[in-house]
Amino acid sequence: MSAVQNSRVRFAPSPTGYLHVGSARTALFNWLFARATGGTMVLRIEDTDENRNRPELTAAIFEYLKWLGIDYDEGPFYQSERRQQHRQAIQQLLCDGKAYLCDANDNEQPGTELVEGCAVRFRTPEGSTTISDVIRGEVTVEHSQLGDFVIWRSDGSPTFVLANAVDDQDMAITHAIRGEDLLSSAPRSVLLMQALGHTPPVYAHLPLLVNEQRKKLSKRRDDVSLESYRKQGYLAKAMANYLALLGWGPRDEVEIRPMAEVIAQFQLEDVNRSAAFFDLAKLQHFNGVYIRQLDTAELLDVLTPFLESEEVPWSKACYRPEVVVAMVPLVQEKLRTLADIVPQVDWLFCGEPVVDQTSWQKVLVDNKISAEVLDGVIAVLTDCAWEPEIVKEAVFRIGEASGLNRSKSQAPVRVAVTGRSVGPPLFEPMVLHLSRQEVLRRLRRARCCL
RNA sequence: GCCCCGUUCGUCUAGAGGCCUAGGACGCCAGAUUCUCAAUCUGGUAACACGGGUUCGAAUCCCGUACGGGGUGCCA
Repeated sequence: MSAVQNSRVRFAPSPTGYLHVGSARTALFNWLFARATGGTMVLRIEDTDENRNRPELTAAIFEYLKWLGIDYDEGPFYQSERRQQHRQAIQQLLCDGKAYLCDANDNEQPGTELVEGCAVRFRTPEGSTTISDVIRGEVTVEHSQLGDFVIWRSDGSPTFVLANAVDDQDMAITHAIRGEDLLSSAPRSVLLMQALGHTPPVYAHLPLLVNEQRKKLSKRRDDVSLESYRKQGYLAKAMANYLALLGWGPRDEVEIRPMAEVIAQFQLEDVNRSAAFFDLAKLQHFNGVYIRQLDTAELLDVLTPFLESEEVPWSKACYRPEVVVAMVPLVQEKLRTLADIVPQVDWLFCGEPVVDQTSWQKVLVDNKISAEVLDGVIAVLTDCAWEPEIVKEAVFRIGEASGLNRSKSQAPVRVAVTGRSVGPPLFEPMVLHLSRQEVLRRLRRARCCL
């Protein structure tokens, strides 16, 4: 059990219009810590930058925190609405001589009042500051490295360090859990808080999330938006579970588990120090496991947006939801993302199947025996009973006559009817959801091309 | 350049001086199963960056080197 009581943590994103996976991981770790320690989670939007102060830039952040299941106890607070408090802090620092005015040429100006057009710099004292980080231990920085940093811009707005420090104090934040990219600025925060007569929070700098080049994930290079992953068909639970394992691992080594168990296992001091690669292959595996855990109704529910999307290859008039209901149990175990459902069922709804050229070439065109198989199948299916078992055995018998095993026998039929060499079990859906005429039409069409 | 942080299988991690001939997971490879592909099951591959210390004993502690990353804005 953690000894920490009454912790107060915050997730303080900048409004960017989307939730970045790295930010989401930071939010998650704050939330895990709060929930594990019975603490309070605060949400604060850091919109000090004027042009970030727009509702449409924050909407996605709220939406995707909710999607992941990260709730908060206080907020959202907006940094832009706290200008008064920031101004007061600056005023106090100026009066105490701990900060000074700077003109446009960066020359120090006398005075203890904010002057329009003048920035304010913190008067960094001699010495060094050591921050105590739960994850990294003690980190010491010489003040000579810090310089007299700007805390108030000449346009009358606070800088990030100032606003962040003042807000953390006012909101009584006890633990600042954030990305390692902020480690360098931590001493400035500590200096500011001390100058304002406050005690800094305990810090915990999380290892960065990196791409295959081992660089910090960035919007420009990498797929970082949570929205993008949702659209690709990842489940929130799989994503949250996966994110929890980046920079942390439970002591019992059980990786895939309900969030309640993650909370029970989570210890901030167990977080490791090295950067973590965001591995899509492992996320896909997690997603597949979570998809298989759903019951049919739940799966159908999350699949629906993908089947009713605009990008689907069939026309809406041909779509038959009842067929999907029948198909879902057959394909559930194959899905790694929700979007995978589309190529499993499209052949049942498209007038002409979506043809995978490689499969068509390899299985039908390049394989001389396919024509023979198709001829035989067409002949038999014309008047056999239209029942899955009968059709299946008929196809296998024809293949056998040509010296083919079951695997080889079904291949030409599958490609002719579905357009692909991979897909759901073939015979049951084909017989139950397509008419005899349609199947024969597709078989003849394929035969004609050979 | 300067400052800071980091370094265990390809990847995510376990490891808190003897339990480590280093464990798990993903990936990959092989086999089983199978109407395809998956899924499933079985087995396998594969790592303590390097060099010095400390210690009876080091993946674990200390120092150095190398490499990687982050920060060095009136961005957050």
